[in-house]
Amino acid sequence: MLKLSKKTDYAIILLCHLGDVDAPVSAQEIAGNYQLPQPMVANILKQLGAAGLIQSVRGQNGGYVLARNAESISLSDIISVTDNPFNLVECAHDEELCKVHQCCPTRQPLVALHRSIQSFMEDMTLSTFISESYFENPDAGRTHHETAHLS
Amino acid sequence: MLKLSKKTDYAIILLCHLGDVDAPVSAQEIAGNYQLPQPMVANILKQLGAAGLIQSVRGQNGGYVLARNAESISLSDIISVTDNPFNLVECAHDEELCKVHQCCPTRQPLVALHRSIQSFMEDMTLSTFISESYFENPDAGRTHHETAHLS
DNA sequence: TGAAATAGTACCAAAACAGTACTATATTAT
DNA sequence: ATAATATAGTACTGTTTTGGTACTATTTCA
Repeated sequence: MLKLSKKTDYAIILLCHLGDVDAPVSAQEIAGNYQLPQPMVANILKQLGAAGLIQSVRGQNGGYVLARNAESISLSDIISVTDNPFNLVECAHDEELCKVHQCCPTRQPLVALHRSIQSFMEDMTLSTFISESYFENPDAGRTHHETAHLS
Repeated sequence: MLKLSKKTDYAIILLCHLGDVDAPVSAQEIAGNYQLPQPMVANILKQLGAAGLIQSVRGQNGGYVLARNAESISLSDIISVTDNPFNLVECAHDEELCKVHQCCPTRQPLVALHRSIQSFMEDMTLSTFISESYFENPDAGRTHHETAHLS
């Protein structure tokens, strides 16, 4: 199904939270804050840490902070960690995976769609999420992104 | 996993084929032509028929033809039949589904992304696929394709 | 030393996916 | 008439993915 996984969904929430705070934030704190399952949150944070999107501080009073600034963490980066790297169709990244690319009626337009979505997800960064969040700024962003174009 | 299902992939191929031919084409014929599993093809055609995208002709020499012209069948239509209607995030259609919608930092920008992809998929019609594949494969009179395996 | 935190896995149940099978019905060629 | 070929409808199954849990080890600080 063409749907964001819960892991990705959660990851964006976690990262947005970290982007709003300076001190390290623990898995427990975030899970409690958004009423998400704590072990799930912990695992996602571990993955994000292993991927280098966030930095961990171990020990009591430890937690996580963003490893880079929010502008440089794209939705594409996040999805690559929590799902696999985005691939609308397998042959989008390697034409040779499609043994019949000479006569495949779907490849050309689907790869075009793939690239459009991909570039949109690269442009959409954590700071996009933070600045457009309903809680922070109820009316921001809507027109900006509806006028943004996939092509 | 943010990927097209095989059913959708197959459906596009089937519909493209029907868009190229006037006489009814049987499930067996298409399955043989693209070397796709016949029961799978048959089931997808049944679904597409039930959804009104194609019309069936029963009995010997029967098969399927497009129910509408290729310009009016969008990728969005197809996905709605073979997957569920596109929903990047659940709350895109119903805000109440989001248990943290009061302070959800993801809804606004994700819904914007959803709408962009949605409108792109509505603009991409069967005739887009057919004309672009013709561009890549001008040998339109062919009667045999190798196995297609996009997603 | 103990509490609180991350690190790294391994595990499990439920859902979705990909594909098959079976019965019933309609049409047509012979 | 009837056999052959086709769709209609639906139920079934094995495999993979998803969503979530659990456990052990390690680090840090009070």
